[in-house]
Amino acid sequence: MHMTTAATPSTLRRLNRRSVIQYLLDVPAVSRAELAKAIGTSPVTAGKIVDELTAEHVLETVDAAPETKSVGRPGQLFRLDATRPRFLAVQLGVTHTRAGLTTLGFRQQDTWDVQFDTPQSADEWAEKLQKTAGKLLNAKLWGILISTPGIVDQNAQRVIFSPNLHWSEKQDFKALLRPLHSAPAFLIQEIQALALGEMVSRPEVKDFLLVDFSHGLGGAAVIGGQLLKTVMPFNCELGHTRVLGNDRICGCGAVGCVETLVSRRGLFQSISTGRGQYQWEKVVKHIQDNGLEHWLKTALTAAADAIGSALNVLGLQNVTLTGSISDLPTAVATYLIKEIENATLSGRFGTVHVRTSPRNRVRGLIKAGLEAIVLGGDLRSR
Amino acid sequence: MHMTTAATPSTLRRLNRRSVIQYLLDVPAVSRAELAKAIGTSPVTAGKIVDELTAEHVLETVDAAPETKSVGRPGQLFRLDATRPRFLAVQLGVTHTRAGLTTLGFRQQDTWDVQFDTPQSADEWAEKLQKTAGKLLNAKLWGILISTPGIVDQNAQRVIFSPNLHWSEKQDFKALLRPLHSAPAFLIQEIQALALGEMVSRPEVKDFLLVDFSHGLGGAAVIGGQLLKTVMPFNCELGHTRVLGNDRICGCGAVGCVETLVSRRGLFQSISTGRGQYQWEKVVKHIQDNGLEHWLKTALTAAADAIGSALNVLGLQNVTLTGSISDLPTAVATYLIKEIENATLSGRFGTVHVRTSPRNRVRGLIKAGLEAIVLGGDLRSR
DNA sequence: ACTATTATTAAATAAAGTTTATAAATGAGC
DNA sequence: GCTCATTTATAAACTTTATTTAATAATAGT
Repeated sequence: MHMTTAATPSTLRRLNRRSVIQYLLDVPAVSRAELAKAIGTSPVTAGKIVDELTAEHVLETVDAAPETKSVGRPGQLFRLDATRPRFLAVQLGVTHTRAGLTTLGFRQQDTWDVQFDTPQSADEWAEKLQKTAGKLLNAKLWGILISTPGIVDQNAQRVIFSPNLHWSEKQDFKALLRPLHSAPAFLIQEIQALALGEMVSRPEVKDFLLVDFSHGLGGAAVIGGQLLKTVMPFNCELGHTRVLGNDRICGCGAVGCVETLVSRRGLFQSISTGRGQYQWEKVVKHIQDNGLEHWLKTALTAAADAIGSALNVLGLQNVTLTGSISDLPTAVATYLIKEIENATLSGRFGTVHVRTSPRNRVRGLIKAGLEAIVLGGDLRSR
Repeated sequence: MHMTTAATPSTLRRLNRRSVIQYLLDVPAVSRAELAKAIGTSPVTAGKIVDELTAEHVLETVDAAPETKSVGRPGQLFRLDATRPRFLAVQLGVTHTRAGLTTLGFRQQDTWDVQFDTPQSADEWAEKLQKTAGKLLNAKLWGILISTPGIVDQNAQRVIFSPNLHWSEKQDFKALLRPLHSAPAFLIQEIQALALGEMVSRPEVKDFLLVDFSHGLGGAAVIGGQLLKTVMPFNCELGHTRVLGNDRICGCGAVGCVETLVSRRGLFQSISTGRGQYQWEKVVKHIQDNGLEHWLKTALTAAADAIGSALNVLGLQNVTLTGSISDLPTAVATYLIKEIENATLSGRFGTVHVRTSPRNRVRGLIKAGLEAIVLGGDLRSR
């Protein structure tokens, strides 16, 4: 009956603890009794798990009274701890890196404490991160969560391939960041983090494809409330679908990838008749001024085909678009959405819903971090 | 300590029982001790589960001695019961229907006891099935497993859409077959059954896309040893990818689907300059005589593109081709395989493996049946 | 016949769940 | 303000299932 420091709970308990945490990722706060119904255990068990997780500071009590005006004893509400910083969330971006402390219960839009230009080598990067974010770290942190672009092998915790950030390939980030903090570092593929973020910010939608426009064109699928995890180090590779008649050379080494048309630099290349340094603002300005020119329509249609074929294969009807497409005039997204609807056959048996949405990278990282660190390991008999 | 008739085991026990059954779907026979290592429980627990399942006649002992020549007491081997017929496996095909009794431990190639032409209505079908297979049924059966083409909603146990077998749409097969037998009927989408069959006959391959050529072009993906189950009533829709320049009308209502080129009837249409009744044998003969004509190459390339894009999206590198492609000269499959390898980008990070394989429909149905009936329900806390 | 090895069974123990009963907190009705 | 119904929380007893440990059984090789 004494406080065990770190006794691994049995499989069944782990399963139930996971249910609790996942439920609380979706819902702001919950009472023991409500939780019991939600996860399908007896109130006693639910109560015990809540007590355990509260003792571990994974949950915390909510002072505010429950909002529902009903008879009976009101339940004590609990939520994921939103007081103690537990993770350092890091966005390793192609052009810049951001980092910020975050709690388990964070429910806002992305915020970052520090930012710097991403340097050209791993050591410089670690050093800059140390210099800027080092003072944020404290002994209570549970992990450093790194969102990275490219093709990531989540099992091996390695970046396999990253055309825009070659130095990250094969890096051992855990070792690289060990000097910063004793807490373990975790790599999470950027688009997958965004998909997880979309999951927690729209828990009612259990099946969707997230498509992010940025330096590439990435996708990640959520099916039945589960992120689709392929064993090969790809997710839903959308960016490298070949487009007929496109002879641009892609960072991946191939020719004609759709990514070379709709990525930020791809769009810039399309508008820049003269020379001129890459500037995303110029792209935005040009499209604002010139509207949907033919080249842009072609690029969007190609992207829509890639997305539509992914929808067909995965049997999905919901698409969330994030990233740089939101910077462009709404006519661009509107055109793309129409083209996606045309490109899929799902529409025959229902409606394809496409929407744009802000990125929820931090919340996605937290969800991944909770999975990896708090719940940990696979669930076998114990 | 007395024999409970049908007490539902707890979640943990269900989990472990499932591990045992799934292990024995992969492996012909196993001893208690070996099983304990395989499923990760103590030998005691593994032994108890084996005893339980044997008492329920899910497992049976194997008389033959273990083949391994090692010192020490050899273990008693167990396998899935291959003595008592437990399922009536039914293949509801577009042109004909087949049915046969099968045990849980069946490990051979597909065999069927009865066969008849699929009639034009549900009632006639049930009647014919009763007439031909009725005498096979006995009280000990656990279920009737029906493999159906088209788009199947496995949760609702309904065929949503079946262009070649319209009468099956919306049918309540459970009710339709109630007069035949008290055991429950289960619908399993045909391609998914084949994918499950491929899983059990090649347990070492945990990730692949199964593509079946028949009256349509269907796909089903297995990722990490799990059949990909989409919530929308599609699986990997390959057949209805639109092909530029193809103006054939598809059974699905759209124009230009790749299925209209590579389905049996599609191929027939391509060779039949004159009129003439559809006959698959004529297609085979024509291609044997004329080899890879231009129209055929075009059709195969279109199919390869659809398959390749599915591989990209799903991050798969293994493809198994089944069905009518095996009837054609090997040059056809060879050409298709080469085209698939060209169409995917997975090849960049490894090799794409494509192979043809005979269908394992019955074993796939058994695997699905075991999941649905013996293991049953979802695994929540109990 | 003896030994080493592996397999199985039995008993004791621990973990985690459920059911049942009771206590606590609140709104509603009087 | 008091009582009652309703809901939530917790305590106690019991059940299921797994584990550990020890004892026993079976076999191959010496």
